[in-house]
Amino acid sequence: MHDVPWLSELNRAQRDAVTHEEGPLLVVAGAGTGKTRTLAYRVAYLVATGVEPDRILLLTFTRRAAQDMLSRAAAIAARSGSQPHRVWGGTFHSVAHRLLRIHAKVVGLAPEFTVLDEGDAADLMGLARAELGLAGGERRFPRKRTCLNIYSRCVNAEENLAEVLPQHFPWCVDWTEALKELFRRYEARKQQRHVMDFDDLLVYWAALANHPRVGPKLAQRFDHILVDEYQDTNVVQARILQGMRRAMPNLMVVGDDAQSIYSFRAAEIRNMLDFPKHFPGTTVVTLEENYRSRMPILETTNRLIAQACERYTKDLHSVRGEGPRPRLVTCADEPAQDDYVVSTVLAHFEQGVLLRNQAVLFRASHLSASLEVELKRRGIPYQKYGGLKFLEAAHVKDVLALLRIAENPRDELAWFRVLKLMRGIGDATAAAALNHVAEAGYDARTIAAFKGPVAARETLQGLGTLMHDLLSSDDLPAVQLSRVRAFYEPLLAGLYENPEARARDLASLEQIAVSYSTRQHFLVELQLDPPNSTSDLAGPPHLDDDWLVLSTIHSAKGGEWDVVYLIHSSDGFLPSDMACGSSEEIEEELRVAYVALTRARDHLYVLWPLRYYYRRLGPSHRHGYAQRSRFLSDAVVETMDQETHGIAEEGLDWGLEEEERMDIASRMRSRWD
DNA sequence: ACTAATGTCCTTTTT
DNA sequence: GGACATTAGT
Repeated sequence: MHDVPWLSELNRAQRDAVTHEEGPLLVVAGAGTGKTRTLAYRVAYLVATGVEPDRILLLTFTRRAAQDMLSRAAAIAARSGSQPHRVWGGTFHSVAHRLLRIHAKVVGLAPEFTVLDEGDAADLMGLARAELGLAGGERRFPRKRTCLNIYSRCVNAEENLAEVLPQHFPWCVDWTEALKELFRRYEARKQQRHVMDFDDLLVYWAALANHPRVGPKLAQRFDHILVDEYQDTNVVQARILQGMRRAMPNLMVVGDDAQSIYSFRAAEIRNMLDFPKHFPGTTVVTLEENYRSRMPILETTNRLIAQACERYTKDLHSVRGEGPRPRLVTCADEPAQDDYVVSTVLAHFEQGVLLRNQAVLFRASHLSASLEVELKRRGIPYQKYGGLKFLEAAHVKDVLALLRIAENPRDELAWFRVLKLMRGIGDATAAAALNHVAEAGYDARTIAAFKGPVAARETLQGLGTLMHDLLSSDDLPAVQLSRVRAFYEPLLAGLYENPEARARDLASLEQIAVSYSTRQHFLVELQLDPPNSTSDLAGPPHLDDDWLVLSTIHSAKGGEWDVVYLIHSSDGFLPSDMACGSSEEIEEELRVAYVALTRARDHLYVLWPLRYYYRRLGPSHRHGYAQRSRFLSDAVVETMDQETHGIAEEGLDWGLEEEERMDIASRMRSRWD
């Protein structure tokens, strides 16, 4: 072990992981046990012991996680005089992209390929679907999003369509042959048009890494590979690592099987459990001391996760000691829940807890809608993470499509989107226009000469001029974007409801563009690492700004807050009734709940509204009663303080009756499962 | 033949 | 509010 002074800041197990010398290392890190810290120190340690920073590869789940870890590593390493800048860090997808730009030729890619985000990929699927005439018929063909999900599951899990359909999409089994045809066409289309979807990035990297001649060279590029959130990687990612590590055994993966919540995206927990088999000679280090939550919170979360059938990590113990017990709050209805959250947030704020050290978590993005209205009404600033679809807003996609045409004029999706903005141009005319450009050797400028409908002539001219301007200079992306805006913003009023607000979005998009030096970079980064909160749009926030955090549980992974509120903890939302098809799915929902509760440091509030109002149902059924989440079993609730909010005495009895009814319901379910 | 407008059903989590 | 199918309108 090298003598580095700051090693004493770690506990025994963390130090073992950080100073591990050679060979594969699996770190099983429970929630709050200093996983990020361990990775950051590991990077710093490697650099301090003489490893070249650019020969270290750090793979994380989000780009933000990589940046956080690397800046922490930099701060640590600076104390012993080294600088770990130039470490390769990022998501599997962004690193794949970086490598594929370099090695495009080997895997038969056109160097100017563009990347499709999920929406684009679905649109391309829709295009192929329409071409094959799969729309009509007595039974409805699966929608384009479903088709893409099926495709993606096959690719990421490396399973055949014939296995995937019955298991995950049983209602689509009748379409097996048509789907095969569709996927063939989808893939051909991508190749013709020089575009890649997210899955391709991984698949091509895996191919590159396992190529007999190029693979070993690529592997030698890195002395050390470190992977965070290993429980949420899929089999393609595991194959990438195997290819990248054949003769080079230095690989460290960190994960927690109790926090595996991405199997819907084909994440494979076996990756982690079988790691020692895949990489012989693995050293296993387990981190069990929790530095985040106070003891009563851990008592609750330990009992919660104890309900899991499959479990490998042990109970966590807190080094932070006693504190208040978590509170289970039964609210009369959603407004009561909002009211409780807002007043409790303010009460903690009065006692000195900043808003940004408090977070409201929920299972699905739309579940915060009513709370958001209430926060706006009471003038409380907030940032919402997850579920935000800035890049999916129509006007943003329009503008990016214009840039993408300039980047890759074969990108038919971009063309279609732009052309159909114009009056009098629909599918047929757009196809004709695209054909016109194709015949001119894909010179985007020739669109000006296309004889479209009279109503669109002028705009087509303008588009031609715009393309001329974009292609004949090498302006910075921000300048190009301002040209695009000059062309596009006049069209806004005729296209959408609130043109002013949309124009403001585009102005902030231009702000984002300022930090990029090439158009390609800007486009790709935006797709692979989209801004995931509204704050990312307005640039770095002021130091004195403070806001409440709202987040989906999935986006909250890795985060921690002094005070955490989990709202809508009722059956149907947590577990989501969309995910109650199999016992595996329900078990994953339990882990989702576990991730939510383990985010809390000092105070934890679990809330659920007793009564929901439904707008859709007729006048006779304007509301329905919810049941407490099945995960909040008696054993779990024993560890919490219970209270009610906005419920009259007779309402309390209702709550008890509902609990009894829940038991009957689950007994019924067990007959079918 | 093609585009634009209307109607109906569904709505998880994300690189 | 979006996806998709159907119908009305040019």
